[in-house]
Amino acid sequence: MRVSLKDVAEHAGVSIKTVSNVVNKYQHVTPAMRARVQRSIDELGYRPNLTARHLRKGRTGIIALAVPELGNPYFAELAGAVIDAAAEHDITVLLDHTRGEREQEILVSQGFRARVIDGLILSPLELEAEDLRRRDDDVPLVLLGEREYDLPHDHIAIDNVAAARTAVRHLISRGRASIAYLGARTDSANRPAHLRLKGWREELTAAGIAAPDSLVGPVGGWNRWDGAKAMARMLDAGVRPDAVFAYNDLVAIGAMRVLHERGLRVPWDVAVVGFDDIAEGQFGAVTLTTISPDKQAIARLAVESLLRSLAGGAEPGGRALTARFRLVERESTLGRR
Amino acid sequence: MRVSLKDVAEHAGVSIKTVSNVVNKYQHVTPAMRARVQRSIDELGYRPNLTARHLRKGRTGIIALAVPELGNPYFAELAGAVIDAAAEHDITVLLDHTRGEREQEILVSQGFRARVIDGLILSPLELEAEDLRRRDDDVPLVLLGEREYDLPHDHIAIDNVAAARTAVRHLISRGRASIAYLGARTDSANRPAHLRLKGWREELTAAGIAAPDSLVGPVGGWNRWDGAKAMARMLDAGVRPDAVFAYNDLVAIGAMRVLHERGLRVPWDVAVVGFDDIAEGQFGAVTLTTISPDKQAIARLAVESLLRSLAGGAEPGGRALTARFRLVERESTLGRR
DNA sequence: ATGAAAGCGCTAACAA
DNA sequence: TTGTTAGCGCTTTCAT
Repeated sequence: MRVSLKDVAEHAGVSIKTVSNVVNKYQHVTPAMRARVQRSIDELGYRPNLTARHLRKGRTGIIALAVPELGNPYFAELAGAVIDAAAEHDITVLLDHTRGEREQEILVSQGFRARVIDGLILSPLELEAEDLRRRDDDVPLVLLGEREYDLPHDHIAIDNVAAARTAVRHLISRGRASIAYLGARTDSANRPAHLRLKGWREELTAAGIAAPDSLVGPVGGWNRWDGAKAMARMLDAGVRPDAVFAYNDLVAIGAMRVLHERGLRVPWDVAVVGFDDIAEGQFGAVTLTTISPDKQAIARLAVESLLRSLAGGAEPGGRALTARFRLVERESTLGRR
Repeated sequence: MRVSLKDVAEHAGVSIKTVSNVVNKYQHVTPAMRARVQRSIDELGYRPNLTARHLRKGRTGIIALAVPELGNPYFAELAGAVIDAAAEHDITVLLDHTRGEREQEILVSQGFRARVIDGLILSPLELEAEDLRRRDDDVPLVLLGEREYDLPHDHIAIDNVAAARTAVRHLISRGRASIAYLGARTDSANRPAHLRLKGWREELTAAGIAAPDSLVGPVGGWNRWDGAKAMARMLDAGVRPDAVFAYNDLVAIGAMRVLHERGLRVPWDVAVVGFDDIAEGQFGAVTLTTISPDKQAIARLAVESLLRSLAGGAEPGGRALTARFRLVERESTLGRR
């Protein structure tokens, strides 16, 4: 069995409390005593039992991060950022993925997957406001991403509409006139992709360019294959845009593959802009212009927001925190000035 | 404050033990009593405190997975697989990354980042056997990946030498004669990439093809940029292979980008084989032929191995468990039959 | 079938 | 400055 405070205390011939004081770096311990206890600690190889400490303190020092899919580099990179941000506060991160399924998201939000956490950062896709309203878990929750709920939980995102408009504006400035949006979800107005679609429409309208439905490509998901299928479907329908703004980089990459297969050259025939700035976009035959959200900022805001809830305890939250983004220009929108 | 067993017991007018029996689905409880207690549980919204349960049982139900970099899709995908495999056993996964730094790997192996775990799955890069030998942590440890240590910890990997030979054999069968290896680490013979380098050399030798050092490209890391730099360096040195076997897909993708920039066409001028089978390799202008390790199997073996150590307690382990791999042929090695 | 009570390892209030 | 003790919420003998 592992050595406990008691073992150390006996070994050093002092009380448990004294050992605890040394372990917790309590100020008022004589150097001699500290040294003596420390020797016993080293000798016995004592390591504090965090479970016990946490039971006592009511905190575990663990937060959970639940994202749709770790296979999506954006979320993987974001997870890395959250782990780092949490580490700065001596907090460890328990990672979970929901596959973007509503059921899974509900389970996670209820804490059924991990009931040992101080707080939860959730990036929902399908979750509905009612699911959250029904939630009877007192664990602080912070929401991430494009979905917006009118609920007492802090929410962190970039300004998706503004970002989408920036992307579309960039395409317009490059002389593109027929700009498609790839990644709409038609099933619900409240779904993600909604805001980016809105930004696309707004910017086109502002520029006096038509935004017909034929240029809106629906997808079944937000992975490379979905992007490929959506692009193929649009081309098969006889629609031939000279630019594509994709919901995210993965969709953009899938679309670029199909364009390549059809002999359409990026950026000459079709310019492409993605969203997320995943590392993958910096490589390939054609590097990808994209909207780059400040992932570090998002991670930091999320962790700090959670910490705030933990400390404050009382106030409900419900703040909307915004991280910055920028447009990163690469090869996929070069040329054809 | 949260409701505890005691609250429920008082509310239902029974003893704590009875409530505990109901919560834990103990057999010998009268249906009437069960219903009565259940009603109180529902009414008060009781949720068991896992920390307390774990303190009592000595287990937390959490294992940690530490990989070098979540930004590497291979590890992200593997992490997803581990989370799923663990979920089947009602175990949650705490994720950590080490950046492949020895110091971080030591810390993690010592459990300094997360001292609430039942077991640890570690994918080391720089960690040395002595670091592990010095480790004074009784938490079961399972090792993942190419590094091999002669230590009492289970180790899970694919047969890296055989996999590398398969890749090289494939290139030879495609008529390639000057096959480079990209991703050597020259600093130590024990480092990862060693086995794959060995397989490259063995297969070439077996086929009666020279394996000069000029065809071995050293890298500083195993990301896309490292691959790009290594490829550029080799070409700058006047070496012009007609095939490249890369340490992993990321290195291969970086190399392909440089080949593209230099006007060398893949696969016509240079064929490329990667390692890991990350989703990214299925897209891009040229899809990537690669060695595909069975990630699900690796994850399952790792989790089960850990569970075994937890149950058995006693026996030291030290088993070498091997998962399968297969060659996935894509465009990067097509043509030039 | 149900209850009483000890104790997992730790922290914190209080005492000395 | 150091020691004593109660108790965090739970499981688990041992009684009843």
